[in-house]
Amino acid sequence: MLELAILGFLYDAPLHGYVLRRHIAALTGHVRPVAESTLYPAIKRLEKAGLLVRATEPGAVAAPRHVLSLTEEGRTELKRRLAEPAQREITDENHWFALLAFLRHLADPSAQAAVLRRRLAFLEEPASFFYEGDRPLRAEELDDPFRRGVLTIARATSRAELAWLRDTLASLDGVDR
Amino acid sequence: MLELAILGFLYDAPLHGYVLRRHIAALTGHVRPVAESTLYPAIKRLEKAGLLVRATEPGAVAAPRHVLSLTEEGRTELKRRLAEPAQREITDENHWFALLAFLRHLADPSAQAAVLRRRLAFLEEPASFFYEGDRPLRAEELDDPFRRGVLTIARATSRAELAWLRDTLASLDGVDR
DNA sequence: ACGTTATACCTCGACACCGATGTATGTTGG
DNA sequence: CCAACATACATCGGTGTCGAGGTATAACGT
Repeated sequence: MLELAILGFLYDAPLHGYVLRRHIAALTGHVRPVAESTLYPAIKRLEKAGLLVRATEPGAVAAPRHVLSLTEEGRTELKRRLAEPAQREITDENHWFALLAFLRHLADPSAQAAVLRRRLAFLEEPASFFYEGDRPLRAEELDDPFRRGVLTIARATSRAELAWLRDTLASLDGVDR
Repeated sequence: MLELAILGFLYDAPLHGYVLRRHIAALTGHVRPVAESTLYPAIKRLEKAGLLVRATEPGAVAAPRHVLSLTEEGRTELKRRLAEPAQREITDENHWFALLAFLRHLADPSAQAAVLRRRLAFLEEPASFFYEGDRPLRAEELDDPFRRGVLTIARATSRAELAWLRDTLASLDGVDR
């Protein structure tokens, strides 16, 4: 997820680590803050893998900056990760939102639609958080107000997302023809 | 999050690891599966910390079972974790849902309400995923349909959750008087 | 007789992540 | 004049998580 965000932001323009960090904080920081000690090793990993290169520049304000830019492999890898996300990226809302934030970089509308359809399939299979044996329980069947809240909120999210997915898929399919 | 779920399920009744695993899979597995190699060490950690004890029973079907039950410290610790969640548990929906699933174990309505109010405060502060400088962008201002989706879905979730929070807080406060 | 599946638990190595801490520079406020 | 803060990057130890693999028993189908 972090690596995806790094690749995603650098796809638009070269950035140095400090600015990158602020971008990532804006994207996911209110939900799941990213520590510096996570970001810098992640940058090194991607650099070592040949997905990005760094150019040292004298710091505009303070210490020298390492301006990061994607290599051709980095651009390819981002598109690969967007086009073929692991199941976790589809099911976990945090990961999914990060993926959506950069899905436009996957230029092909039918490839974008294929990814959305995977999420659609996930949302359409009947699942709950609470079960009676194998039967998923509905909000109305729960006494616990907190568990009822979980289902109420999840249902509202699911409805909004299904509507958006169907809308967006329709307009993406329209582009093809 | 995993430890909370273990403590939460065991609070109701002693369980052995295999059943516990199925409970956890039902609760969060469709979003974020938990590997066995994560669960068993977690159980050991909690055992070592004196929060649970195990009793070996001949297996009903196959190999012998380790039936786990909470100690008094375990019960206290669960309540502590429910009453004083880290900020991450409040902001990350996955963690928050797991907490809500067991919040009923925190018997005191005003303690429950205090936790809900922390979530309320988080949801009420203006935050977005996308910014222009410091200004949070609204869905309508985005060209990117995928980023617009993120905001649309987040807004629907937020609305549903705010409504539920206010309802539930009202009825919890009613209990007090 | 044998392979498969389900039950039931466990270890190990690899690795991502975090908090604490460190280094260095330039700007701002008292 | 100096502390505080923002910029800018980095390391380190501890720990949680995962995938792969292992052990053992019992039921079921063929």
